[in-house]
Amino acid sequence: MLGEDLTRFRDASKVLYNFLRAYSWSDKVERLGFDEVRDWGRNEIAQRLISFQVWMDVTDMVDYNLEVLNRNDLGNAFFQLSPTDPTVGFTFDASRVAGHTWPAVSSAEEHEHSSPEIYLLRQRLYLGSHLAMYIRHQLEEQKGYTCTVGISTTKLISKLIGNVNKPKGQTTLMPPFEAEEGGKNNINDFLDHHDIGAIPGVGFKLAQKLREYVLGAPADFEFGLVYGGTRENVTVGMIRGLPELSSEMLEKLLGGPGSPHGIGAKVFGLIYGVDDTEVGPARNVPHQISIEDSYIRLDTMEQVINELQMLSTRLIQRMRIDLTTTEDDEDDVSEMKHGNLESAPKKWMGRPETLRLTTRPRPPLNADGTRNRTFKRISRSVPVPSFMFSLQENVQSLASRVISEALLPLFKKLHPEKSGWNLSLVNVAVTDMVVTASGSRDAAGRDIGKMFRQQNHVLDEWKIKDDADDEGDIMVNMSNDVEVLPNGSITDPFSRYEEAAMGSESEWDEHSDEESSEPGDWCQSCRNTIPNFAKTAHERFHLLNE
DNA sequence: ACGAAATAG
DNA sequence: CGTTCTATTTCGT
Repeated sequence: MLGEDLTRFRDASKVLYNFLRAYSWSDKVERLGFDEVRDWGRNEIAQRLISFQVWMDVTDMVDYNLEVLNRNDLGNAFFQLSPTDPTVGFTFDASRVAGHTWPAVSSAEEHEHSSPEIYLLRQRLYLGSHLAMYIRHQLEEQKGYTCTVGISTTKLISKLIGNVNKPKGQTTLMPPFEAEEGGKNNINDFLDHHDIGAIPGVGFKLAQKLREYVLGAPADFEFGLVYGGTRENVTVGMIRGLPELSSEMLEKLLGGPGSPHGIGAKVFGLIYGVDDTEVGPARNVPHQISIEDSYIRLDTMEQVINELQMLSTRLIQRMRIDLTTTEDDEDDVSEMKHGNLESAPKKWMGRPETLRLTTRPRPPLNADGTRNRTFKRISRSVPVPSFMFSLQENVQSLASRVISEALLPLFKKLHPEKSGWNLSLVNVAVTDMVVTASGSRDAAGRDIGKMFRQQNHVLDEWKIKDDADDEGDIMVNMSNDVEVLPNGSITDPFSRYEEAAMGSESEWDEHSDEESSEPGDWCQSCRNTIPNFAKTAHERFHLLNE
């Protein structure tokens, strides 16, 4: 019912997203879902939280740095953040992990009985953990936000492992990942105690089917409340323990209408921690924009037109904010903050091709007076009228035009009767986004990463091959909670927490930026000044490229 | 192409 | 607290 202004949240998430993108070499930086907004009562003040989750595939950075790592002096390693400038980066201790591990073991005991493969994997995870630690440190220093991070080799595990130490913690799942003859498998051990519904990709429906199968009884909730959490616990371990478990068996159980094909194999993989999905490429335009509102009662044409006016006004405003950019400067967040909306010329970065109207009719009363709970939505769509892209005409009149020319005809298709319906929800959306030339350009204004990303074509040649490496990726999943107070200020909700015991993270005081200004020699090859701490890495850098 | 459904946060 | 709003992907037709 409330048309809350979420612009500030979107701005904050955009700033954070671009900050992270600036570090990536591959631009594989994927936002998970969208910003979560929830109301939060605390200290008699209504506060709002946005949660913002991102995956980053840092495989290329880790592998490059593994190549240039000086194995004779792991304790004083230098992590290169730029593939072209060996002086950009930070020092770290490559003989140990940064932050927490799972399981939590002492590094001495952990290093015993290691195969070369496990040693190498551990080393790569170490690098990933130090990169995560560095980026988190920079994020807090430069933007004032803290975050929680999970480091692993797949999206699945990096997401789940990040939950282990929060807030303000980071966790790395350590090998061994593959049981060799009675050996342990930390991925399985970690997943086993999770509720099946906690596995990303196993939503409400799939989880219920699996619970019903394991319990041998109809899907059972502890109490009448059909809201998440209060159901019987069926764990991943219980499912993996089923003797008859197989892809085929799961396909039979879970397949059918509404389920993707191959769901059995997919869930079978997830149960064993197998997930080969890629971190998607960073985007600067969304695939879709939609605005919706829910209603206790909406049953007259007059009300509908009123609501459509509000929804389409907001939709057009969102299109202008999220799908346009100024000619020269892409940093439109700060543009908008300074109210330069009208002054600077804007260009469309993306053009949606489809306009869609969705409603959720309230089901009629049953004979006994009860009402079925249904959340079924129905929708109709048309091509987006071209006038919606006008940047001169005012939003209100554009909205009126969209209603009379497109939305009302769609509404009539959905609800041919003049009355008799009662809607609990109305949604207006634009989809089928086509990214235009300006939208595909690299974003992120004057961030350091801009320089790195311009070198992507060079990076391809340099990319270290992971020969026959099936578990090659290093993924980082980062989640961040930002709180916006009623006065509009944006703070970190956990910053008021007393120094939450994060022992390993306090080490950051040791190697701060002063070191990077310490005097060094000239490199004979490129005549640049190279700080002493970066010399070894720098030599490897030249070696690798000649 | 279109509409529905599942998932996520 | 109670469960809204936004977004993506995939499937059947």
